[in-house]
Amino acid sequence: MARNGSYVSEAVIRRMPKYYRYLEDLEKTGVERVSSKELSQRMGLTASKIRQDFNCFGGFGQQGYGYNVSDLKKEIMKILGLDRTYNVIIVGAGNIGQALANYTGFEKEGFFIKALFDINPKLIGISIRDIMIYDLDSLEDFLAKNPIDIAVISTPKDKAQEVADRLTRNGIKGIWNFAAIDVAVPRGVIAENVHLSDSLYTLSYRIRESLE
Amino acid sequence: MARNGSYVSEAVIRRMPKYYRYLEDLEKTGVERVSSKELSQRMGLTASKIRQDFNCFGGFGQQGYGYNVSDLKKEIMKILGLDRTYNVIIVGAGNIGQALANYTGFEKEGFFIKALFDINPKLIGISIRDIMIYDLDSLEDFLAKNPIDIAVISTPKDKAQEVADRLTRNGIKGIWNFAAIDVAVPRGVIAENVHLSDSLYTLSYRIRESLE
DNA sequence: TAGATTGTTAATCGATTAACAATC
DNA sequence: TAGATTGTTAATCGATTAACAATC
Repeated sequence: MARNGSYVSEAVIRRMPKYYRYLEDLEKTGVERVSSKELSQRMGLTASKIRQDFNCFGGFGQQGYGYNVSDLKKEIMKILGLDRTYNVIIVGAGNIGQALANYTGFEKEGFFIKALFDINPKLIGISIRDIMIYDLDSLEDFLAKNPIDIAVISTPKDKAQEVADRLTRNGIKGIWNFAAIDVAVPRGVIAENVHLSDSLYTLSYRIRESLE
Repeated sequence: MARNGSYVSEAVIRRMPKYYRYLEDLEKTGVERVSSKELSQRMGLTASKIRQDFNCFGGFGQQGYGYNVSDLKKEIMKILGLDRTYNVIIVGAGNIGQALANYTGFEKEGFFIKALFDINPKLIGISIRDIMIYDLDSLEDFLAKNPIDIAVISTPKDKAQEVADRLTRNGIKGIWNFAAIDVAVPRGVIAENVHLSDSLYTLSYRIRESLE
């Protein structure tokens, strides 16, 4: 997807979802075209950076005109892999697992939650928005019978790596991890670690800093 | 807190919570001392970077010995502002708001949730782990009577900026925002934007990339 | 003391910014 | 055409890495 097979830096990748958000907003408010300068002012980036970022993937603009909002949005959608659907399971039906299962927003972007798994007998058998909570023991069986693209890990910290191992052994290629540990995965598997507490501690760092 | 009043880069700040996590693990498993080299192998960073990072804040190590795990952990705790407590409110008692309220882990680090706020009459008046859900109309009144340090925004996207404005007008200095929008705050107020969907889209980006 | 490992300076690398020719 | 704005190259800046003297 990168312009030639050339390397795209982490920093650029992390900015793509942000572009997507702003372009969606622009499209929703009926804006047809946007220049890198206008976008830079809205987003708090430099126009130069924006043009460089887009040109990692291709020339989406037009000299003298700028970028067509909905075309550019579609391109970024493709870049982010949002032009297809993903089947998702959630391992750990606690607070975060349930919250994610209840949230309907990800479906709009093609992420469909197919099952939850837990070890708690009180949870096994009930369902959230028609998504069944299964016994974790049946994980391997389920994965053998259903094509799943992404697994969310929302277990306690000390179970996360073990779960990740079971997932990758059974063919899962993408892990979205909410446990407070960096899960190790074999080559070819992608793990995105969320680390909510890291985010909170960055906030407390800045609050302390601002009080100095 | 930085070594002299000198600037500490975003990249360094974002790594501090990660150090904190690894040091906590080391301490828990009874490890007394660690060298930058050992830590680098565990964490997947270079030893050089680790030493540079720590030296942004002070000389915590000892030549020929390394770092004392629990001393270093305590120093990073201070750096992150975790040597005090924070009173927290959550605005938006939906999926994420409730999940955060139910989660007890943040209390161990000194973050105490004092109240939730919502506009849904079905939620107002009930409580989660003894934390009451109040009518959003009473937000200003509550803030006038209670010293609150941090507000979580877990409202729908289109209400987030308005809520942020109300919060900052009433003295809130730290905002932990889960809505899919970058909230704008006045100078002197810290906003940490979580953007879960950005994280998910980064994952789908990498999955697509790995399939090429 | 000898060995180990930090703290820190210098070198390198990569990302960001600036500039401008190309072109719509 | 003239004006605007991209795509892209070159310059700058900052972060990372390497190296090593200081020192426990």
